[in-house]
Amino acid sequence: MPELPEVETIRRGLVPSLVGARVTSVLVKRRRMVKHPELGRGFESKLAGRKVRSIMRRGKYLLFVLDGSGLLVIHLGMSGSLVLVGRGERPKHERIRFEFSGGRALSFADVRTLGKVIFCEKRESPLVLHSVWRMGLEPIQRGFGPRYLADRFRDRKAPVKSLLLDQRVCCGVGNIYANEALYRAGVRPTRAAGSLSEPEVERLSKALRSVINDGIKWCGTTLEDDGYRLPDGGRGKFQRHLAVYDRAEGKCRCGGTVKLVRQAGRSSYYCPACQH
DNA sequence: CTTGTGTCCTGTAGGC
DNA sequence: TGCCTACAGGACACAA
Repeated sequence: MPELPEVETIRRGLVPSLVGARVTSVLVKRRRMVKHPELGRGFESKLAGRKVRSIMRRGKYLLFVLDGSGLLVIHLGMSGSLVLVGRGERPKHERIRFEFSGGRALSFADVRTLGKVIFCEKRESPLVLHSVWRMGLEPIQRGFGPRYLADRFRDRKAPVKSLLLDQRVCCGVGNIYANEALYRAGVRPTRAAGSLSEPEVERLSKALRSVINDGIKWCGTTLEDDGYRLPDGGRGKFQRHLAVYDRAEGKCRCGGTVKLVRQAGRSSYYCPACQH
């Protein structure tokens, strides 16, 4: 669920309430989701008493910069959500709860429990956050462009869709936005990345940027019966602008029919008439 | 290095 | 009704 636009929307929603607030206590209901250090022991006590200095984002990761050079890292996995709640509120599938000064709490709910939280000191971060540091550029970052993409695609035989999902290539891109970007670029997801022409790479580069920016503009994608919520409980609106995702056998804008193929265990949607 | 597959989880939808 | 399978916004370990 949460890809770059969703995580960015969550970040923006949390900043006004949490920056400057102090963690009073932490309740871990699903220990497995705490990744560091040793089985997460000491996680709660290391957080308690710390103040949030800023909230940053890298790809799909949220980084809470805390007092005393502490870093709280949250990844929402497939089904995680972060909602600001009052004292008594217990969202469904709540796994970890951060109580803050002022009586508010940040509730991390996650049906499938594939999300994770990590605490580390800033100086340990290169080691602990290994995968975070080796991620590539985000489509909305300076330096991301046709040249960057072409360099990554050169001589690669893997389907272009797989590379878009590779965080070392397109940081923050997930299944929904990968499908939508390929649609906007007119490129089939099954094409070998290295076979794209220059104009195709150019279009794909632009499409990635625009689709991610639109996703942010519309506060992310909340499919029906979906877990993704804004921190205030609201829903995203980008689902209204999806051209192909989740539309198998549905009508494309061109009048053709949207097709579904499975690639590496993920669904890819495309219009055979618009994408080549 | 590259590429594809299976696995981690829980919940739900659809077929029979 | 119930039982079974397939699948779901992600990432990672592993095999070839």
